[in-house]
Amino acid sequence: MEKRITIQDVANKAGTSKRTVSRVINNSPQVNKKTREKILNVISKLNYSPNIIARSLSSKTSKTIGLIILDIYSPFFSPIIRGIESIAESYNYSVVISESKNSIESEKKHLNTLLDRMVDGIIINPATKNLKHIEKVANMGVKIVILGRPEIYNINIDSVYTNEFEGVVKAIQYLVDCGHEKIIFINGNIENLAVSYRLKGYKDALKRNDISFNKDLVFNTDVTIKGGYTISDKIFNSNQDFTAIMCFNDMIAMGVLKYCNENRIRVPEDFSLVGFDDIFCTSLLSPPLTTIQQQKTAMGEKIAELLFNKLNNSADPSHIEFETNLIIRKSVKNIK
Amino acid sequence: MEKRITIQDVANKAGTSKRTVSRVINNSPQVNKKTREKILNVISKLNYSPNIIARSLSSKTSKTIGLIILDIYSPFFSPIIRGIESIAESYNYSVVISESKNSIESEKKHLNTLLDRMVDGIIINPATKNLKHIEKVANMGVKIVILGRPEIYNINIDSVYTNEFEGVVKAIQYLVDCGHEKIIFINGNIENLAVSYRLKGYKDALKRNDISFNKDLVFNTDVTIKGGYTISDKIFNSNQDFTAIMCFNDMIAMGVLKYCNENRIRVPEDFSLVGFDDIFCTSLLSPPLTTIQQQKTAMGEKIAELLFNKLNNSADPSHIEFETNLIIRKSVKNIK
DNA sequence: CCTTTCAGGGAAAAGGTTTTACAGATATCG
DNA sequence: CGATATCTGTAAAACCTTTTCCCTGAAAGG
Repeated sequence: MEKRITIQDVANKAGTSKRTVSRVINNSPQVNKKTREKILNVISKLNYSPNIIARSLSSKTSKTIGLIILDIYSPFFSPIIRGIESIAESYNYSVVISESKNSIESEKKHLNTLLDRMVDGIIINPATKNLKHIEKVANMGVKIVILGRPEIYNINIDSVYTNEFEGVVKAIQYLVDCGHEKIIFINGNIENLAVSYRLKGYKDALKRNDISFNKDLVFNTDVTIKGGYTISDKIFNSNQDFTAIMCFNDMIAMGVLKYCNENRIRVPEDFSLVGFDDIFCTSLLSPPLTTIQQQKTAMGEKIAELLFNKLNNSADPSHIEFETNLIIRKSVKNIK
Repeated sequence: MEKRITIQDVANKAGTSKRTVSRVINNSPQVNKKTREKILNVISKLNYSPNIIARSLSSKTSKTIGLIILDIYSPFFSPIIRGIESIAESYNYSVVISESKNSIESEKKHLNTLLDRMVDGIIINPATKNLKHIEKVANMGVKIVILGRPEIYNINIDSVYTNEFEGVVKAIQYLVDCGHEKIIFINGNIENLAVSYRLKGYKDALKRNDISFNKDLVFNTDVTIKGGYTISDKIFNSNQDFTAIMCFNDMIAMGVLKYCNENRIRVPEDFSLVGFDDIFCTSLLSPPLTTIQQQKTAMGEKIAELLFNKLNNSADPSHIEFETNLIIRKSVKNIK
């Protein structure tokens, strides 16, 4: 078991003092070129790198950010995570990822763990509309950025989110343009704002087209393939009359597709289907899924950049909205 | 900005000494019930929790494990990550995830970062066969577990891996049983052992069936959808005669499918296709993909458990092999 | 009354770095 | 040459917890 190399070892070997080594490590300007080079040389020769833990304790900055997301399994988050990791890496930060699984209790627990770890900042995709516990943490001086739309624009909390309302409007408008009027909306049964905004988009789009809202056409289920599958069973065994289904997300749509494949229901011949998110495999489904694209990687990068800006003490909180794109594939039939 | 609550604050408020509070926090036996309760009470009242950073520095254990994977974007890793996170959470450990993107340099860099963070253990999915740098770290006393098959069974390094050889054998045997003899194998162009074991499985299965190996039927590409797509272009524009394609993984197979969809090549009518991994959406592709299933979540859980066993000083290194399952769907045609 | 055991405290070191406050040294400039 | 600027070193505190060693009291047991 080898002994750790410390700043003292470097100082000894370089024939200087700890103090000067520290100056070099932290890029202090007042150290002359030769000394700096000598020390840098020794550092690379000894393969020294500062103990981040000790440094964190001393400087009160851990070079770590925390990420709390709803579901690590969902392919929706993968590009976002990647975007965040890539920016973090460029700042020499590490990312601790935790999963709240839509549970507020779990979210609170992870939040506390991250605080104990003295993370410098937190990116959180809240499990609920109520952000009191998050605000509280923000007020303790921890930098927080929210992935998703905060209900009230709190002065302390930046956010990055998709204009989900318009996203659903685009989808419904497209369906209407294709002649659909009896459109089922399968919503997610989670607690956050995405759910209400997407439902609102659905209602609003109908209204714009003078189609009356029928609450029997709205269903709720888990935002998973399984959720989509089970709710399909319910839908297709009810006597609902409909020509199209709009889903809260692609996972649900995939569950619907799965059910249809197994039960010889044809898409889009028997009904049209639209998803939301444009996760990575939607273009390869049977049929390729028409969906609303979110700018996932860009959002991940942006939210991380926002956080690092904040860490560098900059500016006012921003609330950055990303637009969606309607991706037309093969799951919608024109029935006009 | 509030001041952090320290162990001293708790001691003051409880009217005891730091020493005793520390004993309570760390579950030392020699503290009587009443005192313990009083202290616990104060702790919850002040909402105190020990500073993990300070604790790490002092105790040299950070309650953190590091995870280095090839590709955070790949749905193959999502269930593995989830398995690892769930076990880690049950041990009150955090996980730092980093992505090597198949680059050894990046892998080394992340390894060093994790060491600086004093992680207690590391789970790594190596980017290369050569594990010298990993062995070195293991010899420094950091517990390491490898996701994947280490070439040489090093006494210090535990591993969890899939029997990839037999997996490919199963796939090829199935193809042969369906009458296929001219089988293309699209391998991954990465450096780790999976590549050689899968190729070996391909060769061996052919041999068992008295089919001679033709190196022109082996292609290499990135293990991504894009990789599968571009290699397809090459394959279908060559004059190769074949009736089936076996892919290194599902991502490549999905790329092949994408190419076929766009170019009106029908699967399995025009040729049969088999993937590897059974990532989450394969059952919903067009056509549903016949593939070799890996036990991803179970592997994630097992590898984390192995690591925690090691952290608790137990036992000899283990090398745990997981078997695969052939999942028959619709992408293979019987041409007998 | 003596010994043992138990509960808890006091003081300090250890972990490795940053930072503060000075002081000393060397080089530069006028 | 004296003044100034630039560089480097010393010493120590601070970050917060764990842990070691030893001590004090009190209670219990004989």
